[in-house]
Amino acid sequence: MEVEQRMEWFRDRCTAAGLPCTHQRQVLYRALLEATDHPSPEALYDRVRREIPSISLGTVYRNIRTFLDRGLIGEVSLHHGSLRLEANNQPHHHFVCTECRSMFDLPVDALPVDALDPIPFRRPLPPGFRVNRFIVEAQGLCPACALKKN
Amino acid sequence: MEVEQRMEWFRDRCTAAGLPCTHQRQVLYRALLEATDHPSPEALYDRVRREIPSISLGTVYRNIRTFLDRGLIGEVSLHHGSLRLEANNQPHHHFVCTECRSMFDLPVDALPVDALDPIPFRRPLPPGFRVNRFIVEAQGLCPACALKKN
DNA sequence: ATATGTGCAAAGATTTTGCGACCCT
DNA sequence: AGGGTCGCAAAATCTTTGCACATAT
Repeated sequence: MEVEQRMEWFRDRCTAAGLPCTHQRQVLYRALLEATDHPSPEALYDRVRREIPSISLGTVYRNIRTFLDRGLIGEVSLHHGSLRLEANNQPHHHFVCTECRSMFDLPVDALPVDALDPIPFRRPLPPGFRVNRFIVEAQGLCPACALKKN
Repeated sequence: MEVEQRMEWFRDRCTAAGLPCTHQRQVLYRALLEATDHPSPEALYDRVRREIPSISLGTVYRNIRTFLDRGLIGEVSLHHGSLRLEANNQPHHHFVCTECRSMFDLPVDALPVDALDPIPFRRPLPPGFRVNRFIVEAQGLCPACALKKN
């Protein structure tokens, strides 16, 4: 089973990193593997609690951070921390620095993809979805962070 | 001046919406217009306080919400509220519902844009930037929200 | 004049952290 | 046995909200 293979990979990565492979960590990771949506820490807590009723929210947060820091899981948005605003109401794309999380607008014509011109789907979306626009986010390093990392 | 035109547009929109065009609101909006980054509420507060030292953080937040709700400004990420996680470490794209903010993975081959194959820039980025990958976010309505809105 | 906004401070929500007991290796 | 983790609760952050006074139209 796919999930079991990835659990094994997870255990190997823990061992390699010197992380004790606790029951809580394994249940947390499996819950994330099996999630089809993109759960918040609270949602993950609810799911994991069905299996470990005594687990604490603190443990969930602590392990999420551990997993994120070691690249075992990913966060969908790089800007969950606080609201980020813009007055620019023209369709445009963004560059986001994965290091310092700074953001810059990309000139509208920087990419051959216009937020107003739908990108054609190669496969139809499941029925019921309605797509209004496409936002492209270029992720990388800003000049300051690129220098620091050589 | 471009900024002055947009300030006029802003004042018109306020009047049309029956929103008193207070000094605080104008200074806030102008600060957003003049920002080249994408400031957080706190960062905006710092800038605005240089002009209105007595302004309160509560007013900043309250007006940000007012502006957002009326579409006068935009938020860069739809997921500032809480962390959203995924164990899927394959490059892929996302569908995000602008209404309920639910998220779904798009099949890797749904779009003719591969996160690993760089989208060619039509214009070069300013020097110093290093781009590692492109994430496409399809924004729209999920089936449940599409139904509610007809 | 009246409805709405503002400043202040308290409450709510989300995330992190200190501490003693406990578990993995 | 020993270092790291867990559960608990308190603290730190980020955002919203109630209230009395001030402001915009």
